[in-house]
Amino acid sequence: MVDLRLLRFFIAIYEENNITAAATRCYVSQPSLSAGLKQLEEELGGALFERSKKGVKALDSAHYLYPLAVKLVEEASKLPALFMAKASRQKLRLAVMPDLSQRRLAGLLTQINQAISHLDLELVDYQSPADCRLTLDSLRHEDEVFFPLWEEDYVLCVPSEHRLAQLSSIRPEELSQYDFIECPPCEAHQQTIGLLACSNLSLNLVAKAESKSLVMSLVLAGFGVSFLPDGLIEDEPRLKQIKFDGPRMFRRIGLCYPSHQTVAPTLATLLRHLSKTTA
Amino acid sequence: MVDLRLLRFFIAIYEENNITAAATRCYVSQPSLSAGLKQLEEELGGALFERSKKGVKALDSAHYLYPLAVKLVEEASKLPALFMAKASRQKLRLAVMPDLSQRRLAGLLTQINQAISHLDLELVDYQSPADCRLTLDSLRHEDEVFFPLWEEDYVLCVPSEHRLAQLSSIRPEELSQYDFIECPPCEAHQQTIGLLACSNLSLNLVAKAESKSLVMSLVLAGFGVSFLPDGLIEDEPRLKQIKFDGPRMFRRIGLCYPSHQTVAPTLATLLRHLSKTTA
DNA sequence: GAATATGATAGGCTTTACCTATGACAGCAT
DNA sequence: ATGCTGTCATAGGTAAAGCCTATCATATTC
Repeated sequence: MVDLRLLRFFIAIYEENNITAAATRCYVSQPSLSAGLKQLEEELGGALFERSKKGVKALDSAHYLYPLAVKLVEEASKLPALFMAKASRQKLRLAVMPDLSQRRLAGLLTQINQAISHLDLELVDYQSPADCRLTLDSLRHEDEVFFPLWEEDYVLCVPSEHRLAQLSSIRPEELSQYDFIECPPCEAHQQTIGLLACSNLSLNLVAKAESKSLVMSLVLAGFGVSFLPDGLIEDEPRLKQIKFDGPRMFRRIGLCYPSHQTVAPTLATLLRHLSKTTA
Repeated sequence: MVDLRLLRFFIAIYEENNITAAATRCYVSQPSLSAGLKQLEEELGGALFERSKKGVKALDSAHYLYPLAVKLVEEASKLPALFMAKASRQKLRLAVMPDLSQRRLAGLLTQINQAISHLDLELVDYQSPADCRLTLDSLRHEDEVFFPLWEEDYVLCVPSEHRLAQLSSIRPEELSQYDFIECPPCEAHQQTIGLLACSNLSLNLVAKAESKSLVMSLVLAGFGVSFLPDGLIEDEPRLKQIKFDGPRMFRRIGLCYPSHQTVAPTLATLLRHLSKTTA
């Protein structure tokens, strides 16, 4: 394995054409450099310089080696700085709940990027430990603070070839006529069911799915209709949104972070920035 | 300055998550590796692993360092091979005379490239020492062999707006009516002058220039007309070539190389290739 | 609770890297 | 000619670096 020390010696000799001068430059004695050069030549299996009594002259092999050596040595000398730059970056680990509006999430990330330059951002699964969670207000833990960011309205989604796709709006009680897909963890669906129950009506529940994207797949597959947050279906031409002629249903999304301990400085900076820009 | 040895230790530890196992992989004892890691951590000014009794766990800093370390170590390990590949390449230094046909020169270089892959080719000035010279047969030295490659016919060049540009051909004796630019080192011009002298005619010499490209500049500038080898004026729309109704004038171009010493193996290979392809 | 596995530490040995002093030799000035 | 100077190579000695074995402290496993 090549030794960076020998390469640095080589570079000095190559540039000075003089072992004595190169030794001065390397802060070592001339015999040390002579020995180092001999060692390098033995490792590479061939002479690199022609020695004479008035200095040394680079051979072809030295001309070949020089650019390679310079490159390697420079990269090695840059390594600590690169490492420090990385290691000293501010870190933020953000847990993101699934099925958020792509567009709004991108907007938030842009703001984060502006708030803290050279940020070492890590987006992790919703369950993983993190400095901060991007989620619904209803999912805030006891010992957390909720910092609101945006709201997503639920809209009724139907396949574009569905009967309902013709209608401009729909009243709650009309929903009972249609097959409906339920999303158990979702508040809007529970609200709707409650709303209809008041009028002694019930939804015709044909399927359930854990996540919004699975619900969307079911709708697209023609199983029925369902409520979905508006951000999710922006770019889906095979779905149509119908205005819902009832109480507003929406979810509130924001950052949850622990209240019982001092907030990480990176997160504090971010929250300050978000307060300013969202105000 | 970072030490590649320590980086290799680090990489092994990072990949094994276990100092003892990494030591085995590096063919050193466990204490050597422990010491090496401590040394690296001191140089970088921070811990890299969290020690425990069931191995070590990489900290963030180690995750940052790892790709940098791998890159550097890999490049270092590749260096000797890269160097050998360069150093063992066949070398050929070719002195090229100026003002040759660009197209034909490119063709020759293509052939050279095919003849010897991984060739370390150096094109040098016509005067510089070289293994081989690309020049005219008339410029061959006493102790050289000439290997012919191609011939370039001289054509009469006139500016496209010149009176002569209308003619399809011209006889030697008609030349005396026009201003003529001379190129002293050029055989064609001497031949022409001699030819006209036989008929008691003489050229009206208005300018001289040492090189073909300077002659071309003078022609373009409207000083007069002149003979130029056909390869030189391929891509010059402001010049017109006139057929010369006299004896053929051309120059023969080829490789000159010493005859008195054994031919360099690289050159021998090249000449063998050229003999086959030009035959 | 013994066996096993891991990393840290201590002490000793070997090699390496470096230094000073000197030698050999070429170029240059006196 | 004869030193003088500048060059690289060599010899010999020293300090430090690198490595090893043995051992310790502690956690995990059976």
